Amino acid sequence: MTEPFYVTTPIYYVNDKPHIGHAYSTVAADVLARYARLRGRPTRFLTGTDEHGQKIEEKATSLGEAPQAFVDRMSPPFEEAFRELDCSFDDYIRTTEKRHEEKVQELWRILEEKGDIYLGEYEGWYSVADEAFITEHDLEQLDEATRKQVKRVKEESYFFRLSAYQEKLLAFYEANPTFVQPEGRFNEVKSFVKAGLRDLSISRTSFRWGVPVPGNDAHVMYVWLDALTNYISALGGPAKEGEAPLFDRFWPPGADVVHIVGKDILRFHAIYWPAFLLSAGIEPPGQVWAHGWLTINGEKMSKRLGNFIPPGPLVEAFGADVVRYYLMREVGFGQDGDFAHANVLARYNGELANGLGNLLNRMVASIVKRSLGGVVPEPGPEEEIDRELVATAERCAKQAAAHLDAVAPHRALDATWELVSAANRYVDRTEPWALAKDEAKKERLARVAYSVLEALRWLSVMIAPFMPKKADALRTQLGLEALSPSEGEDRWPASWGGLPAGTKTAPGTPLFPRIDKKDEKAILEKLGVGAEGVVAEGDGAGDEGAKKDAAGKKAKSKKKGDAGKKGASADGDGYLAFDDFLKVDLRVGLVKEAEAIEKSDKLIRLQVDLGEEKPRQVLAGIREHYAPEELVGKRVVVVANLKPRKIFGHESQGMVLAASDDAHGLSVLGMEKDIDPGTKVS
RNA sequence: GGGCCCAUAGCUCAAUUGGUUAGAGCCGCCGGCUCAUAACCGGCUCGUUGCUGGUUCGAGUCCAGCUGGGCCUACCA
Repeated sequence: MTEPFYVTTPIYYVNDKPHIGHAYSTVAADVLARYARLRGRPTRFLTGTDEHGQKIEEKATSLGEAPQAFVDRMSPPFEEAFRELDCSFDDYIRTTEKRHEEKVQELWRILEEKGDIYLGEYEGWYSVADEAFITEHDLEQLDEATRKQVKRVKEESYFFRLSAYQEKLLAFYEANPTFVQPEGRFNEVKSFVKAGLRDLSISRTSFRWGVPVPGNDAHVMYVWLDALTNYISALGGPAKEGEAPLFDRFWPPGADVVHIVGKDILRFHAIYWPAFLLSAGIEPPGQVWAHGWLTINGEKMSKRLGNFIPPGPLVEAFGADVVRYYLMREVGFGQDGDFAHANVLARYNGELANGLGNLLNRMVASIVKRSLGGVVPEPGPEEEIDRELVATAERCAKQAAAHLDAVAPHRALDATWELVSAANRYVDRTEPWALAKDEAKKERLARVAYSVLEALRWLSVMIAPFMPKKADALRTQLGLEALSPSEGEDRWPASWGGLPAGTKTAPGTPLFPRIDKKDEKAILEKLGVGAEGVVAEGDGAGDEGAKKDAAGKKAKSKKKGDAGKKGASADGDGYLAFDDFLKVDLRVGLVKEAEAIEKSDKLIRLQVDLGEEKPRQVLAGIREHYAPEELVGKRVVVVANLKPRKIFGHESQGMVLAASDDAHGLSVLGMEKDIDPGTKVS
């Protein structure tokens, strides 16, 4: 495959410091880039930072800094973090760079020439946090922190005629059935487009920190038009013919482009971006890959929890390669996953140290060193078992490549470790230590050792996209040069026997020294992970290590437990255990306020005093039977430990009990006496 | 409310698109080996494939309904 390959990460908004989520996207892109280079493809890998927008302007101002000074300070830590993780980006673009701003303006002019930009007026709510205009309805859904940053605005705005692209986009999707991955996300995109597209406001007058609109300095560009353009501005395009070699080479047609994005920004990449490009007469990218979210030890990353993990300390504790390996191995690409420290350690010891590291060590530092003078032997005749190992290696290498081609890094590692395991098995079966004791079996020993060394050589290439340093360290021990991919040369292992006999091996320290219990504790403490996050042993305690798992399992096992009980009840039981009943926290509630939810026929929003600090907001679908006024002052029974849930955009923190039949309609459960709010019902 | 996706062993996931007895890794238990990083290898336990029906010679896979979960979206398909 020689088609040029261009892979990008999102450009990261410099409002935050780099965390493991940023690392994840960038490492994934890096794995693809390194793999493409190994295959000899011309490869371009871009990452960078997004630096414009109102949020940046306000934050800088609040710190008494100029926006430019602020972003100049905030951007480098991202670049450093990615370098620490050995991400091999060819370019690092910042949207405040001149080369970018010029290209954005150029794109604007093209869209304008095509008649897809017009000046209009926007009136409505604007969310500073989201840098977007929002509807009345959106407003109600926002959390408190965000809502504080919402402003009523009425301003002149330029619009992009997105509405004109609905059919064109759908046709484009039809013609490019793998444009968005995973497939489920593509369906979401399609149904969003089918629902109808409104013209997109693409300029602002309310702040200054952005790329000025050509010909109208009162406006700066909408941050997404600005940001998305980075993918081509970094290639020097769009440009006149012959003027931008990178663009000509790495943008379609003729090049394969993959945008790696988080699922949160999929819409911008899968709808707005191709629409802009279609308007400009530029071919859209080949694929937008939306990956999932990482939780940390089962918990959502959030500012509130303050559990953003910066990659630095992890790299320090485990090394970049191990962090990369874990991120790519643990999480099915495209799915949500969990970064659990205990699992890092489990995979490290189980797969890296015991699996691959030990294979290398037992062969190079022991058998070859002691019995073969530390030199790759001239292999003797091949036997059936040797041929089997070759066949396995060929199959695994092929599969790993296919999985990487399909952007399934976790599966590629799966296939790779199948070879690790086969090689360990081969060593056990052929017993080179026994062969070494018998002079007559020297030739056989040579073949066995050679087979394993060659398998290790293959592995050194197969792990290289994921663990570049370890790949080279492995090769060093085999007496081989570091990998140095070059365009047009496919280095992916395909033919057996490439390791030259006579090569001097260089046994060194174990590739992945085992981390024992004591070290584990020290590492986790240093990383500030609580002891409960430690346990890697699978005696059930390990489950608690990952809290999400614990929660998930709880729900799951409960479900199963219930099913089991139902099974039992089929025998005529049918009773609820008293303990189970106690799980339901029923409380007396006093209705303080009640108001109908406008857009709903059924829902009433209640503020119910449960004897807590603040009344709870509870939604009840009883409007057909009660007017809001008649509920105020009533005592009701509330299920107080129901999981909060959003209904119609309003959070409901409980449930009001009621019963209904055809004859009487619906009746809310009340109290005959004025029991204090908050009293437990039992 | 509408839509999309999902549900397989204690955990993480497979199952060649409807085809033999539903597999692998981790964990656990037992055994073997000893070159190796308390590593490695072998074996074993655990499944009504969420539930109920249907189509079929044959269903984890297709269809309908239900339950549970995730996501998208909003009075609109």
